[in-house]
Amino acid sequence: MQLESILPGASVNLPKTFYNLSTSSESTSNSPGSTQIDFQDMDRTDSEQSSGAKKFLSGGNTLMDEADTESFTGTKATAAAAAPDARKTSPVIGGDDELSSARRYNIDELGTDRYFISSSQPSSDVTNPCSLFPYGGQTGSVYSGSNGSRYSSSLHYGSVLPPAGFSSAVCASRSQFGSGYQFGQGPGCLYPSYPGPGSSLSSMPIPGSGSATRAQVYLCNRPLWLKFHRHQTEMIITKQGRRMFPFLSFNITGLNLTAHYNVFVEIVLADPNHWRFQGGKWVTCGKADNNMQGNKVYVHPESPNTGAHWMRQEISFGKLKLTNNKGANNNNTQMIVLQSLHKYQPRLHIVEVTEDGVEDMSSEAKTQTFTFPENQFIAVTAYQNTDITQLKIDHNPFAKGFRDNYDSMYTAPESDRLTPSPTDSPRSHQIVPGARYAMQPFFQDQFVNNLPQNHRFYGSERAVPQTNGLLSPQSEDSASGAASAQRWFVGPVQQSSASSKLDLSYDSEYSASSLLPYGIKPLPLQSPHALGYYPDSAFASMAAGWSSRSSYQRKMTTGLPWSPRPSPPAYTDDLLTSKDKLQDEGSTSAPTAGSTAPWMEAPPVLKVVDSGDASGYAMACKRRRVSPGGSSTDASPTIKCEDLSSEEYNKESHKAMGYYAFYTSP
DNA sequence: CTTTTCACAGTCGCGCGGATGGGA
DNA sequence: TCCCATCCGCGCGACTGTGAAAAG
Repeated sequence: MQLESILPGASVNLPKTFYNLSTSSESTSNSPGSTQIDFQDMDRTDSEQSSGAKKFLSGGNTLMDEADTESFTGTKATAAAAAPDARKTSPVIGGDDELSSARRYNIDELGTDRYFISSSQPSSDVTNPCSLFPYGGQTGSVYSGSNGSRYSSSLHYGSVLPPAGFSSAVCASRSQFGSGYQFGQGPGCLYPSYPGPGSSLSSMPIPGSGSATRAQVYLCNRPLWLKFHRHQTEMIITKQGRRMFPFLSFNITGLNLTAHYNVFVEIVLADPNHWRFQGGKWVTCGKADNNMQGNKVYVHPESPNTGAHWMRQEISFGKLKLTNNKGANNNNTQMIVLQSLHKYQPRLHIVEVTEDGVEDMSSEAKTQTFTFPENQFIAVTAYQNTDITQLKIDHNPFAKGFRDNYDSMYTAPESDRLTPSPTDSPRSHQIVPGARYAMQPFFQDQFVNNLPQNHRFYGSERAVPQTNGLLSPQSEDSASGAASAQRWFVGPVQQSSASSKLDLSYDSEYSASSLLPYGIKPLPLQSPHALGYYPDSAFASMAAGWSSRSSYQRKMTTGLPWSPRPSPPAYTDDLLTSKDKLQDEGSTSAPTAGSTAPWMEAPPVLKVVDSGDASGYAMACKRRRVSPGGSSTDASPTIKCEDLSSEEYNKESHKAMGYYAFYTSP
């Protein structure tokens, strides 16, 4: 199939023949020009990981420079010291014999510090809100069934690249999954993503040099992905197509500025199992259907485009839709066809092409594949785990209508809030009372609950003035010095791009607005930045709201109470990831949730539900999970935590409800 | 009993068109 | 008075999870 066929506007349906490549061929033959990079070895211990990471960082295929390496180790130490119990306290879904499940949570426990972003890197890198892609992990495994849905077989390169060569890692060793199932990568398949002298911007290819380079991919909104991943992410699939949430969003570096690339996402089976939600957890149930037909690829609408373009801003796949309708893709919308109750792994492909969109065969290493294990999800037609449902409701702006406690959540004093929603976790200060009207779009979805925590909206606390709007200078550089302020305002990629068109990146703009008191009109947001869940509208409307909706200003001045908080330190990325992890794990003091009841953390003592009452639990677990504010307790009469006092319930409900399933072992 | 489908209500952004105000 | 820009309200469509019904 010609590559043009997957370009925007063209059908991405693939001939059936491309799906029938044999597993063996697919998993063993490798294109010399292809690169597949996955995160693996996630089961390794911290020390092993650190070692592996260091090993990965050093040697012939150095991924980071020495400074980066040092920072990496330092980051790890920080993270490990801050959250020493992360592993043992993390929930586990499924039995130990469930490879994928166990691995999944190892990812959660270890992933944060592994996604190292060097604080010593140029500020541009430091500010990157995304997860630094390269690290020595293991769970990037992708089930390579007979169906193939691997890039090589499912995509269009059958006529261009050697069959199966595209998708396979360069390593020869393959781990087996079950009988006859092969992962695309094994522990030994770690492929240095960047053989150059470093991964920082300094190592960017010279424009027009034409030399093939190894790209680095940062998973943006990774904290949000991790949140979902802890509970085993579920993605709704419908006949008409359902958007992913969280959606895939990446930052890419290391591309040739002038070369043209196609960027697309492929979603492949993550394991050979059919899954079902039973007893409050996901368990395997038979073999997966490998013969599922349908499109598995979503080409970014801006493909093809130059490396400079891809590196200029985040690459968002927010409009990617998932469907179970094999006859989908008849319209203009690209949809990926999945099968319910199967586990999938999204993968990002970057393929260098000629200017007219045809793959450039002039040199090797034109194709690169990136896999983030936390992007794994189980496709469902209806949510099974209420924790996932609640996370979706609390994070997805389109589900705002289901936030029963929406009002109190945003307007009530923290002390009066009845809402220990996920966003009310220690990090929930991103949602600041009073910001509801002023910056509502910013404090939602991935903006709110992800970016702020990590980087971009870390400034959310600053963005919403603590004291009548004017940002305390202390907040800017109290922790990390003057450089920190800039780090928060300018994304690494944008900054690095000489031709950056993001003069007003949303970072900087938002920061600018954060410096303004309420009612002061900020600069209009014009960035086409793809950071937001709905980047096209959120910022524009926000700007419009600020500029024109006086009612918002009036509402803002009603003196909605909130507790002034000290401005957060300017985190470096490594610190942020640690911070994020800590907060997620509830290791930090939480002014709202209480030091003993962080939302995301729950000690095993929370085991309340009788483990033997699996069906009862399942019922409770599947019941609608109303946001625990207001009448939520009434709506959840059978939840075990109902006996808690209101306050206790508010503190405990989420974690309890969320973790009952995970601590049912005797 | 499990899984899928569908209608529904809620939120939001966008576009359209009328109202308003300033300048020529 | 006319033209233009801006503001504002309204309706529509997109999108979400819910919950009941249908299907297997």
